[in-house]
Amino acid sequence: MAVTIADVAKHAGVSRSTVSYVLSGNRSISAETIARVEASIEALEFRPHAGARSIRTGRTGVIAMALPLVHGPHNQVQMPYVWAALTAAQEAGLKLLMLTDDDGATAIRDAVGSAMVDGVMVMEVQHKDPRPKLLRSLKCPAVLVGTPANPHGLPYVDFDFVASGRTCAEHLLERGHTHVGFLGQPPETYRRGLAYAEHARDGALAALAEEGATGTWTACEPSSGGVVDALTDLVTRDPELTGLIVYNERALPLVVDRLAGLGRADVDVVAICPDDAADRLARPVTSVSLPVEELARTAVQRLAGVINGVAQPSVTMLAPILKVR
Amino acid sequence: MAVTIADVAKHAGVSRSTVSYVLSGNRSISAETIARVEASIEALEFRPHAGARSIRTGRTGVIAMALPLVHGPHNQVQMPYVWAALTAAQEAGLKLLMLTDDDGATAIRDAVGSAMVDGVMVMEVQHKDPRPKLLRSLKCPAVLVGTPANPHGLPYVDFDFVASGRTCAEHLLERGHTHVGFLGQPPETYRRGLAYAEHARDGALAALAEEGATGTWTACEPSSGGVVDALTDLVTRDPELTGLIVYNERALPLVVDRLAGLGRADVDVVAICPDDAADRLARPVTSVSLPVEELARTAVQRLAGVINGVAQPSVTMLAPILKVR
DNA sequence: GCGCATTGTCGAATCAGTTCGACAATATTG
DNA sequence: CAATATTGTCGAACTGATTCGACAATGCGC
Repeated sequence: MAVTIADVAKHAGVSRSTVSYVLSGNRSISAETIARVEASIEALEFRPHAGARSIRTGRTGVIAMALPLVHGPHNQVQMPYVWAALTAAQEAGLKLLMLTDDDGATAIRDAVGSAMVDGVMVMEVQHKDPRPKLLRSLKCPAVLVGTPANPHGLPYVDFDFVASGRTCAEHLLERGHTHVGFLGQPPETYRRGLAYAEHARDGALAALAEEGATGTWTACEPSSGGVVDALTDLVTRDPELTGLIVYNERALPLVVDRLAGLGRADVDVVAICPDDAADRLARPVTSVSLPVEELARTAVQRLAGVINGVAQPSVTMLAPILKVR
Repeated sequence: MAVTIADVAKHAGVSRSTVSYVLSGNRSISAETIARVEASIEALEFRPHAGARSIRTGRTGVIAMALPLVHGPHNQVQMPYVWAALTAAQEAGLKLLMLTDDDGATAIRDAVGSAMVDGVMVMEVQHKDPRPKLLRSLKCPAVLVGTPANPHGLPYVDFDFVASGRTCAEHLLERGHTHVGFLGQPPETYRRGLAYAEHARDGALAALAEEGATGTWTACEPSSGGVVDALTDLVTRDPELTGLIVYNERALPLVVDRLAGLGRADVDVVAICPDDAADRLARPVTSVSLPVEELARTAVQRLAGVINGVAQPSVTMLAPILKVR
């Protein structure tokens, strides 16, 4: 059927092992033979059978990206991660297998158990997440994206959300604001206890408190109504409010719009959001952006490192980037 | 290292082949033996090595999802597809390998050539797309999502965008509107000649023209400024405009908001967008939704069919769903 | 109770690679 | 120039599964 290493060997007039050594470079081969074999490989369009190869080498060149099974609009957020991971994996010479955690473990256990993947990148790791433990027990190279309560010895990579909040607050403080609001994620997010949302908020509020400024916060649904409610809430509780930190990508355009509508275009807004979201607004806004691509790239590199047996830093917190607009 | 079929055989006191037959059911085995072998599999947590298996069966149980390499905000759109495909694949007992088309072919050629995947699902197929031809020549089971100029004998699945536009127009016509606007995708999309954008628009305009109604269209950037420009453009060109079709998910909230701001909340809006986008607005809006999940599920099922040698319909156009709000 | 068809199990071949040990054919050294 | 080291290649064993052919051990009819 498909062209095998035996076909190449015959075509080049050498043995199968020689072809293999040309491919892997694990033994010295004369330049002449190398050229002849490579020509045959080219001519026959030979590609080694991944399964056959993996059986001896124990390597597949595939890593898994384990996404938690979350339905609903929350989905939207994750595509940039997927993209970044995909390109990062490609650059590292790895293919990417997507897994969802139906019941929290089966998909991972299957893929790792049947040796389909060399390692697992666990996305959206929550505070109490069963997956780190599972991967530890499977003795499978793994990297966590997010901050778990107990990483079980697995390296993890995350944004420094505390620093993000802190950076926003410090920026506003520097500009002389002493009454600052924090408009956060939807209530649901805080209800689920997602650590990053709390970290960003607490970082901001802590920085404000340290300088004796007033910090007021609220959650916010990313809808017109939700934004109106949130803004009303904030200015009611702190009528002197002149600075606003927004950590809610979808609500951001509505916030900017609504502030203008309320005649409060003077309010100094800093957002925590991707660059393009802050750029695409009616009034561009200073923002702290989270280095999504760097996160994914770092995670992939860490994983590649673990797979190759190179010791990796156990924690990597990526600094936010302040972009003044 | 890992537990193999030989370990299971020894543990159960049978030969390797017997274990294999228990696994595959390809030969009758006594109930007693089956029970004993299954107990051993359970006890040892045996999972057959995917590579070793694929080498004999020629099957991997993995399908590839080939995404085109498009950077920038356009990304956002695709996550729902990924999710739907992921769950659909899981339901079909398949794993999903993600590929990007760096130079249009390498990734696909690699994955297929090295027998990592049983088939390929090609996403966002454009009018002139090199990938159908490539897959045809690789003789690899494949399904296209989107409508190519020449499918090269590969089955394809797509939304019926013409019908979507038409459905919107007909809905507004039924409600007595004779002056209808069409607010479409960003200019960039039309410039790139993406067929779906044109189909939706043309379907709407054709339906309007058939009934002698006035149809005016414009592209639209999904930003506050862009929306204002687009709306101004439309009402300038057709001052009697009372109905509006919006095919621009990201602009939609801004459009609804802005119409209210302009005192034109009376304008009858129909959107082409996912259900939740239309639902989450200040004023819920009647919409035609595209069955994203059904698309992905259908594509996966078609692909599974092709892989198993079952003849598949060559074209599947999924009907839009009108949801009156 | 004997021949015949079933049924259940096993040994061995096979798949497409990698890798170890052996062994010529050269190259280097004393 | 002989002894040793190096280089390049090959044959064979091995990886972890599947599957074919062989072959006992039963069940059945006569």
